[in-house]
Amino acid sequence: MSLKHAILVLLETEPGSGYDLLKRFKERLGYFWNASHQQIYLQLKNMNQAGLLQCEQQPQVGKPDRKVYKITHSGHEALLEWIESPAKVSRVNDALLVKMYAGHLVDKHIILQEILQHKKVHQAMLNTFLTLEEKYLNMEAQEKAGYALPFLTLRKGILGEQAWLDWAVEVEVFLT
Amino acid sequence: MSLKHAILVLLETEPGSGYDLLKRFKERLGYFWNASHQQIYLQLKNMNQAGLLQCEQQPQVGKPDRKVYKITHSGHEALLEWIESPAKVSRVNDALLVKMYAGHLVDKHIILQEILQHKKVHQAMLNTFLTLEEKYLNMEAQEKAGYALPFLTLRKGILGEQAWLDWAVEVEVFLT
DNA sequence: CTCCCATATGCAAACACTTGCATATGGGAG
DNA sequence: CTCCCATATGCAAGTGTTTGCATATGGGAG
Repeated sequence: MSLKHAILVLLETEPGSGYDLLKRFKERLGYFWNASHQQIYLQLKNMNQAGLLQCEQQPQVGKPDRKVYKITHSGHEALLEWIESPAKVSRVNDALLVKMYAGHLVDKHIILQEILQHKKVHQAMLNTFLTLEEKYLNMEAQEKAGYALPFLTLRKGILGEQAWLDWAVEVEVFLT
Repeated sequence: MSLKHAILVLLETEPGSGYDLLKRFKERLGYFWNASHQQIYLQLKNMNQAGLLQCEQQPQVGKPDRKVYKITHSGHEALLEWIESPAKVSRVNDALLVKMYAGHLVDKHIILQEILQHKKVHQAMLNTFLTLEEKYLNMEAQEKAGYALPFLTLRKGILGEQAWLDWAVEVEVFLT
């Protein structure tokens, strides 16, 4: 039930269309919340019907109308209520580890190759995060203060990816 | 589509009932794959129909019959095919981080309290993993060799939880 | 001139997962 | 004596997510 709340978070600071949200998910919540455009558009429709959002249609030429959503009072209340009520510890479902568990069934180079592929992705994410971190650390004190909490989520991404890469080293040592 | 494959992994070494699998999930794959009993029973039924598993009914007194499933040749092939084909990088959907991102909307003690609650769970998991690690490290060389790959998945759990707890320290420093 | 990408939205079907309910017994704690 | 836990299985309804399809234009690369 949290895509709804993630959307409320992203619309809380400024209104936006489904497409805008798609970009904001990639840029801001990408590491800890994933959403496809189909999911977002459907959710926006439902949330509009439920009165959490308001929609303003902006006609455009040659393209479908841009539907700009903004959060309503009711939406804001729902967001606060959600933040204040406890969340479950997020569960992990990681197919790669299931494979590794049963890796004895295949040649170990198959597992190693897959680890190396995944490592590339994790290394790329870490690099993105480190760039963002540097940007934050170079901000002036006042601007910095406004991004303190997003920065903490970025730190989660950095520590998580570093742990992943440390683990990959252990795996490589064992499999080569 | 991986619950199916996780079940194949757990049945590959020895047959078992739905209830057995539930326990095996908790003991062995718990950190990286979660499954409820409803999901497992349904999946076993479907996989039996699809010919990946064979079922033998053991009558019992006072309890429902135990249905013991074992992997078929076709199931074994499906498992190998899955292990050999690349898996996507698993996506993270972490509500706690979405909350933290928007934490400025509420009193910071609310966020801090929630972090402390989650920390308990992660600390408990880490302790469980460290106990299992010690058990592994005390095994004799021969037995050790047989558990090398499961041990690597355990290491993933340990490094992951340690990173989580390191992050929690940063959050606490900031929020107090 | 064509192909791909960004912009911009959406439906429908299938698959996956959660939540609530339902049944039935034996054993231990309080 | 009652309540909870472990054993043992399952259906049904709802919620959430993925995958495939559909449309339409402008701009840049080759």
